[in-house]
Amino acid sequence: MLLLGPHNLASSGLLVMRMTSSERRTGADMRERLLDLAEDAVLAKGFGATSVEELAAEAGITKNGFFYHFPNKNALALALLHRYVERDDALFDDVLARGRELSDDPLEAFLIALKLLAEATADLPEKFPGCLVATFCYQERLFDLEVHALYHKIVLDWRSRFRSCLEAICEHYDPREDIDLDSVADMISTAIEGGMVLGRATGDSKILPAQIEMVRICIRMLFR
Amino acid sequence: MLLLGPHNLASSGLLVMRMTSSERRTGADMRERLLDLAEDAVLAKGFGATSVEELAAEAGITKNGFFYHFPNKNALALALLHRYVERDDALFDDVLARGRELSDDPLEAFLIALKLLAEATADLPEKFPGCLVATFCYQERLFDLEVHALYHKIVLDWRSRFRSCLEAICEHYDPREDIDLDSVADMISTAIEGGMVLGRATGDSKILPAQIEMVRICIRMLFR
DNA sequence: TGTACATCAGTGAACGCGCGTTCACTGATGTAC
DNA sequence: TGTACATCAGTGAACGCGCGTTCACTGATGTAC
Repeated sequence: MLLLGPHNLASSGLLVMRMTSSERRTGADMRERLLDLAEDAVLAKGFGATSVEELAAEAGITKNGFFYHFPNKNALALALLHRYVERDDALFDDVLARGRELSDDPLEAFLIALKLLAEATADLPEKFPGCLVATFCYQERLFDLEVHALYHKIVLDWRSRFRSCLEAICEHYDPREDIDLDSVADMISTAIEGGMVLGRATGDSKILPAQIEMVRICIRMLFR
Repeated sequence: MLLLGPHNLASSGLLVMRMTSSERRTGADMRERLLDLAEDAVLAKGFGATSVEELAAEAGITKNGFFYHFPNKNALALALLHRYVERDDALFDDVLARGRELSDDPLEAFLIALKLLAEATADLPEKFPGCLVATFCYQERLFDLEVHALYHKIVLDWRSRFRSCLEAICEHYDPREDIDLDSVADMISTAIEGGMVLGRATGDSKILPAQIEMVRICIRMLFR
């Protein structure tokens, strides 16, 4: 569930620029650049409407240069998703670890992590963050089984990640309502995915952080 | 926010079949049929990857027959969205009215409406319901200003619809937490949009109703 | 009732362009001996 | 240090196909008088 898109690692533009002038530009740089361009384009127009030719042109190589880096267009989709989930995992690991640093209580730690997540989405330089999993599953027909399996797994990983936090909370607190822990875990993913759709549709970048804040309030009410 | 897709009004397939054999088939029928086919295709592949030719072929006319019904492809997008919001409004009007019929208390009425909504999404014949607003705003570059303005308005209408229910509730109940009513209203849209993304990504049709049930629980906790 | 005309719901052919993919080739750099 | 070869990161031309859109035309039905 994204959040930072291609911009969070100070990659893309600037980094590549710097390398062309002084250091050597490797194949991995160009590949990364193609992925950056592809991610932006896919989130703005969809995978079907994003052409190999256009990505190559923007990267400054010919269309056939693209096929040196990816055997075909589906491989691009897979690579995009792999890179996406890595960054996403890193962000979640980050805020959850920070939460645990700041409180020994599992509930407080989780509430802090959600706060940090909301703040991270509020500070994004881009106006409309989007999630590759969301676009991809609204264009399922375009992809092969490997891609389907990957984004399926990604969503279940989100669930189990948040669920393990909730289980730790349950050892100290009884939930006020009779709830299914998987559904509570899914609420976080839902808030992010749904908040992104509403944010994009309205052009209001405050909706996503506000929705994350709402799940935070709900979880606090549920356990405290 | 969708829910029923092209299937809820017993339109598409069966109705058209019946008409070709006994009654007259009018232009409006074919137009509706094209919209049904387009909605399914767009939710499965995206707008950019859905071709006019393919829709016409599936409807049994030539590609140029399509252009009799729609001046161009963008007009198709607009018509899809207009039809969608009408059905969607009808569904929300329905469950909210039914809730008010079953209870005089605004909170109870709203909780009943959310329950009905969750049940309606659980009973869908299709496995993976999707929302046109969600696909469209993940492919914004493909559409003109008129389409952008429409889905922008749709989301704000959802908000004001739910907000007016919440305001009625606030006259009788004090919320337990200090919350922004717009954000609470957006939670319902968020749960539906997010629940659909998770449901589609995992292939689990129980996620969407479960997420609607979760907002219901949260709103109950908040006011009761 | 007959006829002229209008409208509806399309057909058929053609347009220029862009698509993903394949092929044979290349010039710069790295490595072995 | 020189040279042969390998690898990397592409280029350039060509492929067949499908795309959205336009044009002139048509056959069935509806309407006016």
